[in-house]
Amino acid sequence: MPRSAGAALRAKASVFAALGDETRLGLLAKLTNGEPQSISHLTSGTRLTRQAVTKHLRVLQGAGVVRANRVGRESRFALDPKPIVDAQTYLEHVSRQWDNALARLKALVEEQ
Amino acid sequence: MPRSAGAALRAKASVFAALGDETRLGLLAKLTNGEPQSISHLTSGTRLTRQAVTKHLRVLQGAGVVRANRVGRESRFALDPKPIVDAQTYLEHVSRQWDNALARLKALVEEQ
DNA sequence: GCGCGATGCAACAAAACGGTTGCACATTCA
DNA sequence: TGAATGTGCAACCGTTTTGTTGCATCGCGC
Repeated sequence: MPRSAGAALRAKASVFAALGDETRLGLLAKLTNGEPQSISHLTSGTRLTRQAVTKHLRVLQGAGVVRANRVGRESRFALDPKPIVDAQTYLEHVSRQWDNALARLKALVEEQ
Repeated sequence: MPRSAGAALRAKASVFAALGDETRLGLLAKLTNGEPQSISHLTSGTRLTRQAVTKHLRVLQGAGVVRANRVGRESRFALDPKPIVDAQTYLEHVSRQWDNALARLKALVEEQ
């Protein structure tokens, strides 16, 4: 079932917004090694409180970029590449549209 | 001269943050037709004030996604695809790293 | 059972965001 | 010149974000 255009735009925006923070980009980088990691482990190396990191992870999770899995007393976060690939595809689409538009404008000028 | 890693990360984050808003994604879409457009023109079609749109454009400009050019009494904004392509490349890099990591982990498991 | 390590939840504060309004200024054009 | 159009700047406001602290809870291992 296709989401409405507005909802799709909102989803894209939420993914970009989730990526629009240095701390969260850092967390993302840590998670690209494929291993699910606990909050405490992700907190080590930052200057932030565990709670602050938790909040950032919730943001990433809300955008679907990350998934949580409770194992024993710790909750492990792992990356979900799907929304990232979607975002990448969207940016590709934008730049391609831009190129096409420029080509059309160029042709329009030369034709006169 | 290469920027420090911190600065590079900050620049990426600012681009993603600029894209992390529905209104700004809408403005971006309007600008993909290649034509530089005035603030008033970009404002028409939205439910926002010209000032609100102006602020959004400044955010996009701050991230380098958009460039302004004053012509007569109006200032025309045009898209600059460079940071967008960079962001796309970065996302591609992230998902590729993820794939490689998964492949390594899989190989590690099967080898035992 | 106890202590420790990892979380979750709630309250709070400072700062950033997204928008609006009001006003001044520059340009265009009749 | 004067009206209308397009901007820029600044103040102000309510909401969201970012981060902290304190406390309660749950799971693990001795």
